[in-house]
Amino acid sequence: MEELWTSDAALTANELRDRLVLTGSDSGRSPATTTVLTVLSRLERKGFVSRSRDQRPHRYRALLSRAEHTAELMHEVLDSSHDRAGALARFVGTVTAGEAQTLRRLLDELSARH
Amino acid sequence: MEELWTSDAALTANELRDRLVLTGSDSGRSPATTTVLTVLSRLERKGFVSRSRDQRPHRYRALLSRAEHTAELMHEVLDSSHDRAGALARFVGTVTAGEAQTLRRLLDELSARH
DNA sequence: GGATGACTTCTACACCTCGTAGAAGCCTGC
DNA sequence: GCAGGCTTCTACGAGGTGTAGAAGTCATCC
Repeated sequence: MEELWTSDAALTANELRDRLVLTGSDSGRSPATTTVLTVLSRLERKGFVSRSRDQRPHRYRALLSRAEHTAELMHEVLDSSHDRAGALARFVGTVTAGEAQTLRRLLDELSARH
Repeated sequence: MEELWTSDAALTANELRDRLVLTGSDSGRSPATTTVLTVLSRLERKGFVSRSRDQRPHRYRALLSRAEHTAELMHEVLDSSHDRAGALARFVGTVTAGEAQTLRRLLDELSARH
């Protein structure tokens, strides 16, 4: 469902439908336009998507990029923990060496920006 | 549902039930034992809980601590991203100063252990 | 100024998970 | 052998998600 946002920027329902391909038994066909609209409405209700109602073929845009959304989810998970520090420790303890490197660099940049 | 693991170590269904208190409209009563068992069975099926079937009142134990579980979830979220570095960057960019501190310390400990 | 066709909303269904629990089956000690 | 506790089976309602048909709206073209 969220995978609609591999293609970023504001799209109409039909443009989006053409970009989508159903997986599974139904070979490679696209979903019905109404399906896309239903999903978009639900996403809008949940605040994941904005829609411009002024132009007639409404245009939809993701409010958060995929990366931002992922980060958001990670924070939610972390917030649901009663032991943030403990959870963070477990998390850091299981990242790959490369990712530890990335984290270190990010933290350095963060403090460089104050 | 997961909150069963505030009380850690192996418990029987009834011990667990006594530790639980329903929230919401039904004042402070405990759920039925069968409810607890159903939930435990489902958790076992999903691999979150182990059960010792040899003793008769079966005993259940969490396979992961709460913190480990949270870290696990964070990794899953991160893995679902197609841009791990980007997601990590957004994540780090929005932690509190204190948490940045914690992260730095954790990374230092990590590299100290090689 | 009404018809046509595109676009949107409404409604719906099937399936899943989760919280809850009654009913029925099983096992062990007396 | 059976009573009572323990476990499994079955079930229901609520809420989320993927899917889409039917019905409504709206601008445009003749």
